[in-house]
Amino acid sequence: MSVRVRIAPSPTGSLHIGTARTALFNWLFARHQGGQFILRIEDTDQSRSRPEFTQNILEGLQWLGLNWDEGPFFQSKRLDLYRQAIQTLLDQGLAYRAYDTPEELEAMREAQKAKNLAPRYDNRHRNLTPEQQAAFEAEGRPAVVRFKIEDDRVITWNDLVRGRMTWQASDLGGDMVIARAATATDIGQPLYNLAVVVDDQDMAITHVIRGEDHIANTAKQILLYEALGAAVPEFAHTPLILNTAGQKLSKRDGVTSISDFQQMGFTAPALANYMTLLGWSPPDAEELFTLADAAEKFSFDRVNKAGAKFDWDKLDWLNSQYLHQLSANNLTDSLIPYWREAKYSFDPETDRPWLEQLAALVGPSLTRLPEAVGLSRFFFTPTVEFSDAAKTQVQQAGVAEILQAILAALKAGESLTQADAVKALVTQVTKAQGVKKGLVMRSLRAALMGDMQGPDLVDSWLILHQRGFDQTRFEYALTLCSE
RNA sequence: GGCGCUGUAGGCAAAUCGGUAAAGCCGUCGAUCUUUCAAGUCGAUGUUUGCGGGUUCAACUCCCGUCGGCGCUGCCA
Repeated sequence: MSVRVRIAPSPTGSLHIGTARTALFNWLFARHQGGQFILRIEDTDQSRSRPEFTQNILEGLQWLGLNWDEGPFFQSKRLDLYRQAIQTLLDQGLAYRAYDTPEELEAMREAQKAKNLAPRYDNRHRNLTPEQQAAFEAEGRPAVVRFKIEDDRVITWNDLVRGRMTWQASDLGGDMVIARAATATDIGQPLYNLAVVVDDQDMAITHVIRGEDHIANTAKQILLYEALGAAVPEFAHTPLILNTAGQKLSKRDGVTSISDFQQMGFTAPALANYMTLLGWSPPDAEELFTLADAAEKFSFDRVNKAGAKFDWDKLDWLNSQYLHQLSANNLTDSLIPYWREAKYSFDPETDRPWLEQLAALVGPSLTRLPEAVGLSRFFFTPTVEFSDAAKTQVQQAGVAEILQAILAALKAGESLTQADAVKALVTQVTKAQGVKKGLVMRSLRAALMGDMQGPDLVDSWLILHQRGFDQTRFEYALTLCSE
């Protein structure tokens, strides 16, 4: 039987990195096995689900390159299916209606807590007499549907990541609610655990791959599979992604949704690469890989059991590796939106070659895309602010003469289209002025960039020259020399 | 409180059936290259596998205990 896996996000927020990592492992496993990867939106909780979150989730998965083979399916459109299943359980006596009010349940838990007992439903409405039921109905009390959990059951499964797992049914908290409250003749909104099982069965899911925070649900769900007469799939519980403090990464930690990472200037391949490393290690030592590469090597016996702490340094390093590899062409495409947003003046069409040179110049210094804004700022403007260090440099003895000589050459029509031409000019001026080359270079840097550090000087000059900005900079620098 | 999972250097981690440890990567530090910064290259740095017992010729790997971390414990998913 071919492998069928799914990612089942709930649209109650934007695509969380934990969900995305789960999606990623599902995807990797599916691709490795030549199976199907299915997308299902779990929006049974109508009050918390939002279409814009669904949109965000879909876009995030696509951006990361996690293409799905079927779906998206929406649970909200499959409610009848769940209700049928619930009805069947009811008919078979495997589930029953419970009329407890929230207040009664609360009181029950308080009492248990006071006695230092684990809070659990005490199954008090499991064996109601027809008279008792009628009485509750006459009172107008709504009923939830509870699925019977026999305390003496022991649930075990062979987890693909964790090995043999055992769970005592008595630790599951009593008979579980599978449908929200509704009038006693109706079936209320189906709940998560029930819907998941019905869907996974209906969609013929063979492997349920999800975060370890679902381990307890797995025990409950296995009971439901059995009650519904369905084949129990394989399970794989992946480690959680932890924050620096070692807790499950949550919204409170700030940046956690994929769109946030995208906005911060991480590239999709780098993020995906990093997420793969969170809990999985490649059989070889190669840590830079594409999703396709990882899919070839992926297996659950190399998935770690302990939670993985999120490491910004390593993500940054990985992202920089990807950025450095990018061709000038691709990098330019990625950078144009940022330059635009910074309101730099350029024409993406006619300035294209110039922009690509700039991208190539700035690229090796980038860790995240937005850094290009600051790094390339002064290439877009005729003049530039001088730092104190640059000012001091320009005011050193002999610098004015050097700049004069260069400016004269430029005005004489010196054409700087090649690095060689720039170097030749520098050498020529150095000799003519009888100074050290270092002095010339540092002065040029100060005059052209208004700062003592930055990208390669020769290339920077060539780029500025094309816009005629070198002359304006030299002229301005000369006014500072005598200040 | 209960139940479950988990614990290898600052972080991610490797180490087929127990075989005598910390591969690799990030970080940090240094050197080198260079007109500067970054990148690159080269090198250095960190350990007795949470702790204590036990089994064994041999334990990170098995057993017991203990401590810590996390997760779950909802008419959320």
